[in-house]
Amino acid sequence: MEEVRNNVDAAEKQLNFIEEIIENDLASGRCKTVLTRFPPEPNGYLHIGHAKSICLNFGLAKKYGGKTNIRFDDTNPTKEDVEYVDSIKEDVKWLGFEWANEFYASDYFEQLYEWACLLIRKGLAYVDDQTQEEIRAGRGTVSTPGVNSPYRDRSVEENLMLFRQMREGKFKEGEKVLRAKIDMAHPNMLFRDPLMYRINYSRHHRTGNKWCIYPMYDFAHGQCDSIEHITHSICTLEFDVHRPLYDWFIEKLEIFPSHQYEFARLNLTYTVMSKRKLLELVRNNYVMGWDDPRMPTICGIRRRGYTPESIRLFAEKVGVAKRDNTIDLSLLEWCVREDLNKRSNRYMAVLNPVKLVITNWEQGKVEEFEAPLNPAEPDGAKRKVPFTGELYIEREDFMEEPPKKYFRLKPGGEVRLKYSYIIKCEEVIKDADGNVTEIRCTYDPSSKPGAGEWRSVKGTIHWVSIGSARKLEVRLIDKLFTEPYMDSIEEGKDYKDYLNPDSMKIVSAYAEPALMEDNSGIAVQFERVGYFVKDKDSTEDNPVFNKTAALKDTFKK
RNA sequence: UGAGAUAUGGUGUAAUGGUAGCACUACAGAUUUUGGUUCUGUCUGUCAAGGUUCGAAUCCUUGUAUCUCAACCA
Repeated sequence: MEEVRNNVDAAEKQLNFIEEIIENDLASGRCKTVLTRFPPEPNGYLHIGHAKSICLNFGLAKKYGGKTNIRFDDTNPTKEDVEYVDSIKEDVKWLGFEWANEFYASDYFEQLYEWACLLIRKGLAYVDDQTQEEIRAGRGTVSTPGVNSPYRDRSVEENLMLFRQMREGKFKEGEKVLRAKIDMAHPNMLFRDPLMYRINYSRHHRTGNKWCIYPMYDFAHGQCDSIEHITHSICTLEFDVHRPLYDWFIEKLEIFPSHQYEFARLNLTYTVMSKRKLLELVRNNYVMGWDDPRMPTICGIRRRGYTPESIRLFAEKVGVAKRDNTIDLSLLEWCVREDLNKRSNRYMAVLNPVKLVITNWEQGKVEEFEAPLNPAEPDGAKRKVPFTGELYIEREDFMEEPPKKYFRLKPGGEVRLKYSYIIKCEEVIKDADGNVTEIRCTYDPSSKPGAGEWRSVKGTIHWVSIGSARKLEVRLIDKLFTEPYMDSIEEGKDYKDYLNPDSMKIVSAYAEPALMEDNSGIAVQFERVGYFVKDKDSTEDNPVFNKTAALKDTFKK
């Protein structure tokens, strides 16, 4: 007991590097409270990688008594849509988090415009007439410096006027941009006069046609953080090189000093995480949609039967650090089993049936057994399981020529039918091709549960009574890809060459009738098979179940 | 080849000059009306080479490897 508590204490003391920063900031008085933000661009669906970021941002604020805003980074109208805004909000809520405020970068467009004018007046920004190609060429390369734009030395008045005309719609897209005036030879490419504004006449999902100039990420994100007084702006590693620029704008504008911190984004084996690739999977109909149960999207994972608790557990287990990582899919699977094992109701279902007849069973007799919905609570809720002389059992639970350590049914062998009698295999009937079509057994009446002395046999198998079985459509979900490290696939190969053809198999299955009355709202466990969840495509006549996770199979031949 | 970041078992993540720990995976055993769960145990690690020190994953030096940056994307 003492030891256990010490271990817990030790675990609680382990801070990730951002928690250390926060504790230092709180202790030194750099900030009094913690305010974080989750800042998605509404241009796609959230995935498990975002879930890590959500859990981090909201979790950190919660841990230190602070708050978290949700802010949509909607500075590029050509890619964004309200559809995505809605799905993102739904996903964050589903994960179990509440934001203090819902903001949009577009809420701040007027302020951002003013700040751009301020920078022009300070001689730190100018309107550039160069084409996109000229700007790119002028930027130089990582190892060679760029050259100044011929428009770099326009007067403040001219810049102010041109920028106002940009806003007024006097120019075509691409004709002019606003750039910060920094250093075209700077070793950090981002400092070679980064673009601040570009012209775009697309209709914005919130501001409509009010604006035709939009701030770039670098001229929006830090300032938005600053306006909201975000204390800890947490983002992924690839924004590392942006931090000096983030700080530069805040310094020149003399506004609230938010600080940016970077952590390594999540990668998962057998999975792709880029929005572009996920979109392609959807567009090419390799999957049924964004919420296909094979997708790493939050809505896909939800449809797959993963619980918010399991995702949060996963986020906690993967940790937070700055080194690139690829997490084993087995950790995610462990997390969902860990959660579901405690809470899910049990039912018996046979996915690959073979008929079993009990020859000494009285014709037409039906006996009903009671079984706990969750064996961890033997005194908890029960379900009724009807038993008759004609059953389905799993084809893999019978072997005519079994290996030595096979515990299940074999010719002349005995096995317990879960929650029911012990049976003995007497005869095997096969068709012309040698396939087993029926197994004939006798049952031991004295082995009835609850009646008389308990007799143990080595194997216990699940079953359903044919007369009362419910037919189901079951989707067996497996890895989307065959290759664990999708980020480093061979050159010349497309990631699509590694799609797993068996990622979703649809089979007919039979389940005990009580399954249809389950209203737990989470995935159920099919005993000895795995976790399954009722799909949204399900109807009364055609119940559809998706496989959430397999049970650990420790049987070795 | 410019700048920045990062290197701890198969995968992640701790240890901030003092016993390299934890989790997942794998393997072995015990328990079990699920070959599940639970419990116990085992295997495997400090990028390399020097240096400082009684003592280095940690500090110093020099290398090496990986990632990011040259969108009017975020």
